[in-house]
Amino acid sequence: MSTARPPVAVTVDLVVLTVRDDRLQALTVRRGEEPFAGEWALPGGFLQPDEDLATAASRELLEETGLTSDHFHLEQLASYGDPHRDPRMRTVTVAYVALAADLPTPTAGSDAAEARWQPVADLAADDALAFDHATILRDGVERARAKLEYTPLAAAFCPPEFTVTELRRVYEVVWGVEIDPRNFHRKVTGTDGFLEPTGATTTRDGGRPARLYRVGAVRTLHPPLMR
Amino acid sequence: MSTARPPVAVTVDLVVLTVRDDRLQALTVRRGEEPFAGEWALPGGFLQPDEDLATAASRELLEETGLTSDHFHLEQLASYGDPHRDPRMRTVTVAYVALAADLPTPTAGSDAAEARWQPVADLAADDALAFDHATILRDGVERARAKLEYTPLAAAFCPPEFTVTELRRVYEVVWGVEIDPRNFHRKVTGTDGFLEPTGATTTRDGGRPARLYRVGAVRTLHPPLMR
DNA sequence: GACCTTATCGTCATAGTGACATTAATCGAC
DNA sequence: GTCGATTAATGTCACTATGACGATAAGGTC
Repeated sequence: MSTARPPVAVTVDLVVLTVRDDRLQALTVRRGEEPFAGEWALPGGFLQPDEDLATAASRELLEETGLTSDHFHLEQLASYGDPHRDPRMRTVTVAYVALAADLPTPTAGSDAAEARWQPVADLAADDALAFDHATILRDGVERARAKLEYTPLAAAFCPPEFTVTELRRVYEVVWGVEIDPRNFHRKVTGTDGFLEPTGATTTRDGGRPARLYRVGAVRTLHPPLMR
Repeated sequence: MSTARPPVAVTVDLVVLTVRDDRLQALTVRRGEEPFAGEWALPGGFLQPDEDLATAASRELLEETGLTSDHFHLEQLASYGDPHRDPRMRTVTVAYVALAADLPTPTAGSDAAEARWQPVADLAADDALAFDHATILRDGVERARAKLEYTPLAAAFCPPEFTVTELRRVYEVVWGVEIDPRNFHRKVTGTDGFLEPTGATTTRDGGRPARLYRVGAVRTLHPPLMR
């Protein structure tokens, strides 16, 4: 084990995803300072002295969206530490993914910087975001896509009570595929613990009233839904 | 975004796993220094100034095992940054998981510290390892278990050429379950791209000669094997 | 009330899986 | 060389899950 201890700045960056206007969108902020001043970047900031990584992620989330972390599904994504990822200094960033329903206010957080939702499809180019944030975003999107397969996490993109069709739209948008409504309905209502009926119905999507569900207790889907 | 930049030491720790004696085992090293002097810990060390995270992981792996990283499947696991995880100072550690066939020399690396393979079942207690390493090990083992389901990664625990039975033993040991040999055989030989027959056979496991396979090109199994 | 829209349920063929039988090919003992 | 033990490989069958699609239900709108 090496004993040297070179100075490294640790940051926490966020891939905040939501489904808006039938597209998967990510929260971006415009940078005010060099480097990359004026360019779009993922929200994030430095890890504070007495803060756990998850705490820092929650704090940044609050600062950028004005919403506490219980409005989100928040999980660690990965860390990125290329020695030259930040021209100013040696940094290592721990990225988190946050999934949210569309409810959160369009974009305005308590933080001063300009913030905006942008479709992830528009941010695919390597230079679409500052630093290595395009890579981080790609990894975050891939994580979200993968997790929809074997967890009930699609519900994190929905309001607390939602219809089967609304849930299906999440899958279609995040995966970019069309799904047969009848087979999907059979699958999700038949998977034990995925959905709990509330007893209520809604006509907000038009047509015949649809049953409302809350997400159930299971953490993994057996068998998984597949892309 | 906060602009403060408190001093943090970044380390890289390794969960090195192998299947030995029909048990899943992890590489552990005995600590020479405080804190936790004399206790077992995961191998690891400080991130060096001009080193990427993956490079640091490879370097540590080489230092601890004497083997270059192409002997392993190496992937990032997660980062851990509880403010008090190291009593000496503020540290954030980026953990990697390395999977290896049993071939690597039992334990002796080029590094001076005493090193040993230990069954992961014996390291389950929170205080079985220094720092938060028991937690990291648990997460690493869980990662390995999960990846066997939907990737051909079980082959990383096997020599370059292996039999279906040897592969099955990996699944049985890592998952801690018994698997029907005939159904397993059907599944893995029928999954396109999982196994490539070498044309050769072996009798090293006794009985009728078994065909030898190399791992194929696919990176994910569709449909997955399930626990 | 006709009709549009969406929700929910049903049908059928096919693929995948668990449980288990059978046959095949080697080794070692005698 | 034959026999038996051992493990490999293939096969059978029932059941479950899934894809593709039809049919019916229950609200809205005009």
